[in-house]
Amino acid sequence: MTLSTKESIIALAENHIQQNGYNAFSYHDIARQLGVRNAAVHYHFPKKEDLLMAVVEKSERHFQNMVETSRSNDNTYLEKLNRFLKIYDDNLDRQNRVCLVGALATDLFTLPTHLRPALYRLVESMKDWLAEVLNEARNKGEFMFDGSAFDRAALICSSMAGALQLARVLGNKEYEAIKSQLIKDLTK
Amino acid sequence: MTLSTKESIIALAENHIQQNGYNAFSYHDIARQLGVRNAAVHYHFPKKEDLLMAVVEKSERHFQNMVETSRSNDNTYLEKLNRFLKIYDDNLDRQNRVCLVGALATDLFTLPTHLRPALYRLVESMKDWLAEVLNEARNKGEFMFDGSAFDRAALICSSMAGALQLARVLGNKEYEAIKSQLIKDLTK
DNA sequence: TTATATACTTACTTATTAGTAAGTAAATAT
DNA sequence: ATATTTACTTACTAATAAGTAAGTATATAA
Repeated sequence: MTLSTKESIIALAENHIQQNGYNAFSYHDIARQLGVRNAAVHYHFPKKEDLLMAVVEKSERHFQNMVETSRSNDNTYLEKLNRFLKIYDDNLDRQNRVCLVGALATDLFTLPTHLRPALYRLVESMKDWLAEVLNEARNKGEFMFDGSAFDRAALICSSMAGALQLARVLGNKEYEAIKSQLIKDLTK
Repeated sequence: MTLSTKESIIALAENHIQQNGYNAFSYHDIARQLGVRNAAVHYHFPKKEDLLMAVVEKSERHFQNMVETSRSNDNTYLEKLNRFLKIYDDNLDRQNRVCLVGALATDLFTLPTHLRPALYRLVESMKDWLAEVLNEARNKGEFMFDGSAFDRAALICSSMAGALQLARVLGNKEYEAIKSQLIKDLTK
């Protein structure tokens, strides 16, 4: 699985954004890590916002891949939930990355406005999928919770985003504690 | 309540950090808003990290004030909880600021390392106070929840931090939904 | 074989950044 | 009355930022 230069640039940018935010990396950083010159990055992504859009689109594809994998592999709703939460686990494991949505939400007002619809679509699709899982799981008696499935999905998304951030300050044990509380609230 | 130049600088920096992050504002931005020159800001805070430290310290004082006010005014644990949550409400009302901890956690690895202990102290003191409230409330039968009060406190802190971020993308209704789910989980 | 598209390079511009040095006017202390 | 501290100013530096223009080597297409 060797990446093209273009794919490598996207992967490096994604990493920078989730490590330090959109405003804390430069084309020079990417170029240095890749062993090319500044202008090579501009060749593939003329403006920084083009690169950002590519990162968001990659994340959309990544999430849709998870959805497909879950559809064809997971039998229980807990398995589906855990596959969703694994996205956050993977970020934690990769040097305490925060989730893309959390990182970009903090920087949101500094981003070109035409990026917001893409980010909105990403968050909505995550929330919608999770709400559907929660709703069906409750109907089948596998999960239990009060209130709407959409609100519960929003709570889980925001808790996990916040947990990755809190883990940076208080340590990874805090992340595990939050995650297990969330699951406990659904299954007990 | 007219602020000194120094206090104004701190307030403006706090606002910038919670609006756009630490790496998206400059001394020039502050100076322009204040109607002074760049070097005037450096006079009060020689390095940017000095200004950041002052912002964190202000937040520590602000939280301690809330604790004192709560101690002498709130009779129920729900009142204490709501006073805590009001900190987040106030950020939402101020042009969708995210919480300071959430903003700085995202930028954490770009900050001077000596700032981390101060941030750690702030988060710990918030979590500890909230855990104590939750624990006593559960002992008195006012709240109900599973697991340790510390883990539940961590969940609430991360959920609220995440809720402010999600609200930027999905709208403020989402924030209210998340918050009421959190309260419902404690009181039902 | 020749033309063209791809994937870069070197070299540059313009803007912005944090930070400093030296000067000044006004308030305060001696 | 004089000295000193406070709160700035102007004027600057060195570094870094995004972005562009023009050139080049290689692969591909006509």
